[in-house]
Amino acid sequence: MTFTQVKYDETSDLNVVELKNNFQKRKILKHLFLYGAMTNTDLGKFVKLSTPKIISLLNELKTENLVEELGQGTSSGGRRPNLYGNAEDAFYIVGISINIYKTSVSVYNAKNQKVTDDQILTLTISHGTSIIDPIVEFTENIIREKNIPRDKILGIGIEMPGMVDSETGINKTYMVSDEPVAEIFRKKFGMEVFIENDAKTRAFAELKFGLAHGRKNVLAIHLDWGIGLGIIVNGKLYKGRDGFAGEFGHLPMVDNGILCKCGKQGCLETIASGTAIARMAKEGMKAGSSSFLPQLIQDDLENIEIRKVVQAATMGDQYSISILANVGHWLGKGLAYLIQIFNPELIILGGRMSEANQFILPPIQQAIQIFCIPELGNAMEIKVSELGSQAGIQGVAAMLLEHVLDRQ
Amino acid sequence: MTFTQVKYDETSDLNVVELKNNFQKRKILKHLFLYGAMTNTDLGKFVKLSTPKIISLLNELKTENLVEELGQGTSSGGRRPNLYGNAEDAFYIVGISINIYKTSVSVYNAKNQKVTDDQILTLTISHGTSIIDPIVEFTENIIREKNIPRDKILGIGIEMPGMVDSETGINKTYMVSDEPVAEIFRKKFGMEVFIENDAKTRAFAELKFGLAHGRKNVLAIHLDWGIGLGIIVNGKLYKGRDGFAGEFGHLPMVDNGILCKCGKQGCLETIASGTAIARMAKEGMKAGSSSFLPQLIQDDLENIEIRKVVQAATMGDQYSISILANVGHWLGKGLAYLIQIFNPELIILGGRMSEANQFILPPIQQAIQIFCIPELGNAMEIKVSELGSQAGIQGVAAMLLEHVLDRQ
DNA sequence: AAGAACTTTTTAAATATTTAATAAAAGTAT
DNA sequence: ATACTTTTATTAAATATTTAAAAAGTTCTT
Repeated sequence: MTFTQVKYDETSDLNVVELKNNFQKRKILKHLFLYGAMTNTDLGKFVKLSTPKIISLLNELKTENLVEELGQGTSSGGRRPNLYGNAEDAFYIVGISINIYKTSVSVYNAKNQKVTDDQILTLTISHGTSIIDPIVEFTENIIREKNIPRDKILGIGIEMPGMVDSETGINKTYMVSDEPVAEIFRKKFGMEVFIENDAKTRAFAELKFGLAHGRKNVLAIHLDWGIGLGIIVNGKLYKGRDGFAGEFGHLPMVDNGILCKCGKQGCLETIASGTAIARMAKEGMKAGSSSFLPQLIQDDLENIEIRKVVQAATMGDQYSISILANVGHWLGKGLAYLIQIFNPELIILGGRMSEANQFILPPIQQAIQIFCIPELGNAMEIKVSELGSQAGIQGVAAMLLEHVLDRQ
Repeated sequence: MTFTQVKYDETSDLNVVELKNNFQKRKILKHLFLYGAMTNTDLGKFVKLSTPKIISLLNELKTENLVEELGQGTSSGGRRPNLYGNAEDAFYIVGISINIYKTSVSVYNAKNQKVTDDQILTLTISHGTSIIDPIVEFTENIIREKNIPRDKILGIGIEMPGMVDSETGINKTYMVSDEPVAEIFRKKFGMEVFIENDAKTRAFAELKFGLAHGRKNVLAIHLDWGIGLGIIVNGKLYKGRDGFAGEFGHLPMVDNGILCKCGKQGCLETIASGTAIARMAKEGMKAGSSSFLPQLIQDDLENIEIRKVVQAATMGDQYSISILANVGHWLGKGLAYLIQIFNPELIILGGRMSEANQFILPPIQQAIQIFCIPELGNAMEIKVSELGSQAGIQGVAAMLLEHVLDRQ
């Protein structure tokens, strides 16, 4: 199934695409999207321009219906500043989050407000491209139902697991095809598409909206079925030569260990990921070691999931607790490597497994003490992400915005 | 022994210090120092200004005797461009390289030419500050003998091993004192002092003058008595929160391994550094395993050094070869960690141990194949540094220049 | 309630920088 | 050798941006 490509209506109102030759205005729109309504002075800190210049740019943006005046801010004894914000309908961004077992779609307006309800499609990602068409159709339906004007959509950002090169639009792990997967989406949607690895989009979300905001050197661990790492250095997301930086889950940790799906043995992911937890839980149940787990999963081994193990641990199940402690130990040892290499100020734990906090944080801390030079281990904090389930989709939407507005 | 602090003579000729309020001119001087004589157009690529503007800045610099016209460059069918370069005596930079067992001092002019002969002081670095005064005296003598005008010295850059925080001027490993070591030097010299860790200064030298020039994502390994790592990400040297990033030598590699001087067991440095080579060579000789080493060191175990082991290996000494192969294996495993985390385009091996290339490179490559995801291991090259023994001192001099000219 | 103090916005003048046009110098083709 | 093309340098005009001063709008103080 394909969709016709929509050309921009040349007689329509001014839209954000026409700003392509004005870097300063695009920068203002970007900051108003990311950080909400601001005063002239606040904007000056980002765009490094004088007050008269910014005002004149804002006035132009106002006449183009891209920016609105939103009343006045507070003052500590002086004239109150005007507040400026993006017009809701200045533009829209579509964010798609492809997970292993489900895909969700959200549309954001220029105020970074979600304009759609939770839209979830149950689909299992695979090596091939079979899930592309259902995702395109699902997304097009949402755009149509919500009456989002196509010519105001800046583009579509898609986060997904796997080894993603956002420059070439290729995922080496999933949705592999002769043509780059981003290009396939781009043709089907008839608009700009940007793909990125999920651990990186979440790190980016932390940088813009979360605990890493305003920080320079942060590591964001994404604990899900696999183990991902987003690296923030000098205040920017680091991608590496091909976009594959952060393969933390495949650090070799155990000599002659379990075979990993990457082909090597004893990767961190084989002993400290969601997948590893499920494996250990199954092994334990077969050996009769767990008292609560069998009930919680109704004796169906396929129901095993991180959440169930955490639930059993919370109920006091010794075996589940020991699984999580073990996972924490290995994660901590892995983090010790990262801390010594990066000397970060902050490590953020996010993803499904961060629900197991109370069980994995203490062994993580302990392993760091064992394996880290004290000057480095102590200079750093570990925090659990405060961004909710929308983190990935928010992150990839913001990345798309930068991708579109920053270029040239 | 102390030296009087010299105040800048307010009636002297214009000097570079007076450029503090002209960022553009400082940027031009910096580029002419780092990359030599250039045309107007070449400079435009760096400083992002129009031709008329650059010409006017260059003319100002010429009247201030900081820049000279150096004839004309070549053209492919048009008017020949003028070449501009720094005046030799526009400014000077002093570089000091403190190694474990010796310290060397060089003075560079504004053309990045060394204006001193090799000046080496045999001193062993220690936890205390006892070597500071001899170094200051030695350096002051050189400045005096070579008649370097003090008011034209931009400052003194000092590279040293250890955990160095260049922001605060503290070394946590050597020359520890209540007052930051950089501050002590600054007071004694009466001029700007900048200190940095040796692995980082060498990585910086590679970035500006060596194999990493123009590259974005490079790791520079410094193999000496210890193992250092300089990280270049997004085309910039990465230092981490406190400047301690790159503690590669203290990654835990062997469970319950040999005690490291950092207090932990089984660090990479205990099995793959110059110190480790010396230890293994001694052990082997005590056990009678080496046939050539004893002759080469004249039966004095204290003479053991990387170079001797390499020499024995070159002569065919089996035991020495096996030591180096072992070192290569562990280094390769360590590099596999780094490759998966950074997805670098290039790894540069430098330092004393890179003389052992032919013996350590093959096992390094092999270990990378074993421990790395192929997409990452294959996308990257390993090269041996082509910068000579001056690398560190050139790097720290260039860092001082940036430190002084970039600020504000 | 009036004025002082403070902050932001507006305006106008001053400055900085670029663009575009022209001139100059060199190489290439006829 | 002369004309043409290419590249760089110079100049002048146009544009962009900032600075500084004035005006406007709030809060605080008395």
